[in-house]
Amino acid sequence: MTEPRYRRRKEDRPGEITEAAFSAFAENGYAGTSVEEVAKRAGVSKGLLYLYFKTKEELFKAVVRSVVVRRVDALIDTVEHTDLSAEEFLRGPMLSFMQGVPGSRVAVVIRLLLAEGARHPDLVDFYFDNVVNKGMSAIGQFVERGVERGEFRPSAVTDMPHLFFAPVMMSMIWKLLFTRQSLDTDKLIATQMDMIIAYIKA
Amino acid sequence: MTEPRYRRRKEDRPGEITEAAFSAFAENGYAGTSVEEVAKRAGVSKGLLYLYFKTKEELFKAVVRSVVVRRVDALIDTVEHTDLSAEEFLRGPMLSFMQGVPGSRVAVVIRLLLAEGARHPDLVDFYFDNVVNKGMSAIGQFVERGVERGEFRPSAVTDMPHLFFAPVMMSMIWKLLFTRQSLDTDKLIATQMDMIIAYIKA
DNA sequence: GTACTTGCTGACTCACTGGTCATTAACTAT
DNA sequence: ATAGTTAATGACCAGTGAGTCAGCAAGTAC
Repeated sequence: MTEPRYRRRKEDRPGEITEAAFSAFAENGYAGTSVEEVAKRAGVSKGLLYLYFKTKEELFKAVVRSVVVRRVDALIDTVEHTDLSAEEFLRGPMLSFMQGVPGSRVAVVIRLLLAEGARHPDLVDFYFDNVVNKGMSAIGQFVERGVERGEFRPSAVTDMPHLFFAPVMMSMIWKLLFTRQSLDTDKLIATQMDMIIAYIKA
Repeated sequence: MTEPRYRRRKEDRPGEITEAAFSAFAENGYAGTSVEEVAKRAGVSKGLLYLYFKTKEELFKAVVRSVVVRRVDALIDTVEHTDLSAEEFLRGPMLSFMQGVPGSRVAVVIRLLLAEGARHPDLVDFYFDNVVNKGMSAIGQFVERGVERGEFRPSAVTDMPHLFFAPVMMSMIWKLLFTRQSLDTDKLIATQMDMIIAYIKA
């Protein structure tokens, strides 16, 4: 009448393993994390892990993909269906979205990509297509719409949506690297937003 | 009368080794580079390398330090001795400096720090104190001086010199990750500069 | 209960790499 | 020349970690 030593839970394993891998990678980086460690965190044997993921690299890719999903899509959706004015939208939902990024999992993924990206070009491409490109062009279009409606004047910002995200990047890196030196990232991002709006307002 | 198999060049070795290490780390990251590989690139045996650097970690630190030197100090010096107006300085020397960063070795170091920084907190501190902090406070003071002289109005930018570097960070990351998708980083940085000046001008 | 399928385990292999050290040979002093 | 010093070598060791696989036991069908 003893408890079985393990349960068979085919469905849940992959998710649990990528979850464990994410937290391990986040703490110790890709190279600094052993597959054994991931297995331990997932409460699973190393052998099982290799049943679901062919190699450690494959696992890495799965982790990155699992984080990418839907975050950007949600934003794009909001962009397309909002009835706010351009300025209201930028100062409202857009700003909150941006302020949320540095503390999110995306930041961790960026770090992993920076560290290991050179050896995983397909992954980088995947990330670029599904996150960066989508996001940038969505904002670009949005700003352009603002121009058409006469809210904004034409400017270099239209083809440089990157400027919106520059402080987000800054904040991410800062938080990842200089954990001891605090930085008011919300304020940083908000100030940039204020500045951009002042700059492009018609 | 055969050529000697090696020369004794005590003076040059450390520099050559850190140089080799930099290029190897830049290509394959810290964890992805074996000491043997570094030795090979430096045209030296592994044993010799360990004569000059106690451990691989020590070598890593030496590499980071070798890159950090003087870049920021030069900027600070210019800040202090320039007779340009604040705006002229920002649009001139400051802008060129910033535009130069993304293509420089500093970018590589940032990448290395991001990847390995968690396990080298003292290195991160070193970098923070000698580069980031110095740079930020120098610019902060400079902007403040502009305010005192009546060139600029007081604003959030005064205590957020980070905003100047946000597009620099963005450019660095972009260049490191998305080598295929080109981005006009000079324009990005220049636009930010233009925007900031417009924002803080009295 | 019994036979069968398969999710799961963990001990094992093997390649690699950080670090050591006994030995060698390039230089130096006399 | 010769002896002494030390920069430099490379074979070696020990630890580690990615990936394998023979066997086990949880679930299933009858």
